[in-house]
Amino acid sequence: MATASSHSPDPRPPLRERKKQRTREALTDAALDLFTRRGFDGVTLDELCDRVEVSKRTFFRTFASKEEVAMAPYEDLWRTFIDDLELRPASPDRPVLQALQDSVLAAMQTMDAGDWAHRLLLCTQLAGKTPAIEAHCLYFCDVTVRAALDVLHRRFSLASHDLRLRLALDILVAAFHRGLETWATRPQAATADQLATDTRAAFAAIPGILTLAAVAPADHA
Amino acid sequence: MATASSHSPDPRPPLRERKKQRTREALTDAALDLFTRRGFDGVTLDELCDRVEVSKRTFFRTFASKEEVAMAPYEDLWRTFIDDLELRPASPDRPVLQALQDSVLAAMQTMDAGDWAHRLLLCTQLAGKTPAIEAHCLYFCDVTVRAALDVLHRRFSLASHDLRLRLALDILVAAFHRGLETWATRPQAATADQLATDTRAAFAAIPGILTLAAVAPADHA
DNA sequence: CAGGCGAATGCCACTAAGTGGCATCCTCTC
DNA sequence: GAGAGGATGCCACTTAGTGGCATTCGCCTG
Repeated sequence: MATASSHSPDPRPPLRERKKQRTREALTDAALDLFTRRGFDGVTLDELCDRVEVSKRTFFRTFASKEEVAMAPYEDLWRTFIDDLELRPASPDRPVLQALQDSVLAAMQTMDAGDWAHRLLLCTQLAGKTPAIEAHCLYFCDVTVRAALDVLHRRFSLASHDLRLRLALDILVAAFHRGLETWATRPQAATADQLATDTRAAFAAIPGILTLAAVAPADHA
Repeated sequence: MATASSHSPDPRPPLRERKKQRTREALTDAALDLFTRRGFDGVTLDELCDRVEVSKRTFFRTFASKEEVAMAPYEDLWRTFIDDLELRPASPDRPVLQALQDSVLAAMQTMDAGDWAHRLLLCTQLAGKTPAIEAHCLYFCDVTVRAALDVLHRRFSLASHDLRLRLALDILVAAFHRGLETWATRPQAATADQLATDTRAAFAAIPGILTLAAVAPADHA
């Protein structure tokens, strides 16, 4: 209405796309709210769709499953990560694992708009108490790791069958999950900045896994 | 029949238990067969239950989901792993990750009876081509890792919140999965021995994840 | 501005996983 | 051999997810 005269090019995506996007956001917001208040299993899709005034059929054209809508903010992060990998300048000689950590942190920075951190907090907590969501999340990570492997292979000619590379990606994801866990269970201050800090701390723990040794049982009280 | 006279103590578990066990095995065998031949989604539980002559209600008293029956041989391995952890003598000064690898290999050795390797091969291949099964498998691993963390905490007073310990378990699982993948996609000879070999190779790749560096794009053909 | 094209949506019927309740049957024990 | 209790079967039900088709809505062209 108040925006563009008829002949100036509109920088925004066409209305159809914006509508789809709005539906998508309305669904995730309503889902996070309802799931958080009454539990994932305590809310039916019929109810969610009713709330957003959308048919169930449309829901499944937007999300592949009930789990996916709950993890949308999380999945957005990893999609951004893949995008970052595509564009990141090569840094030979630098350990791949380091570069990957940079990409994760960069992706986090990109997400930092609007209320993303808060939505991520909600879906992290939901995943923590809902096996079905957690399972979906872990599978999504698996797919993402394979996608990343593909990008690395294509852009930096890293052998995609090299076990070390795949394991580096796996440990990257695992460490990020620990960072998320720390962040989400913190009593307060689950800000985007704090998430970056917690993630860095989790990454820093990686080298220690090789040398960590058991204490003899007698060594403690 | 030919086994025990009436007053000698029976070493076998009571009949009721044996029956349950037989149903369980019949279900997994039939499931692996049907799923392998016609795909996970191409077989309904009604059909599976009909084949084994068991009610669907009984199926769900034996397995928690359709996915679980397909991964039973895999899950058995990790349960054995946990048992091994419980009994394994402490080895202070030895890196925890090493000890954990020993436990996995020991568990594999224990499983080596009957046709286990073959069943594991089938369910690994199924997981590879069925997202629902893969997701279930990854979640199961997550639960197993937490259980292992608990044992390590209780037996060796390792701090269960130590990120390094958790990450060591995560990388252990990830590496095992790579070993499994190598083993299951090998053209032939998917034997228990070969699995041990492939698993060891995957474990050996772990230290390399820290130092692996990218090759400059210009460095290749 | 008319009108049509194609994408997105809504509606309806349907399949199949998973659950609760209750009657029945089987195994163990005394 | 009789009773107690666990395991099973059967039935009805909920709900996630899908396919098909009519309808609507944004977009583009004449």
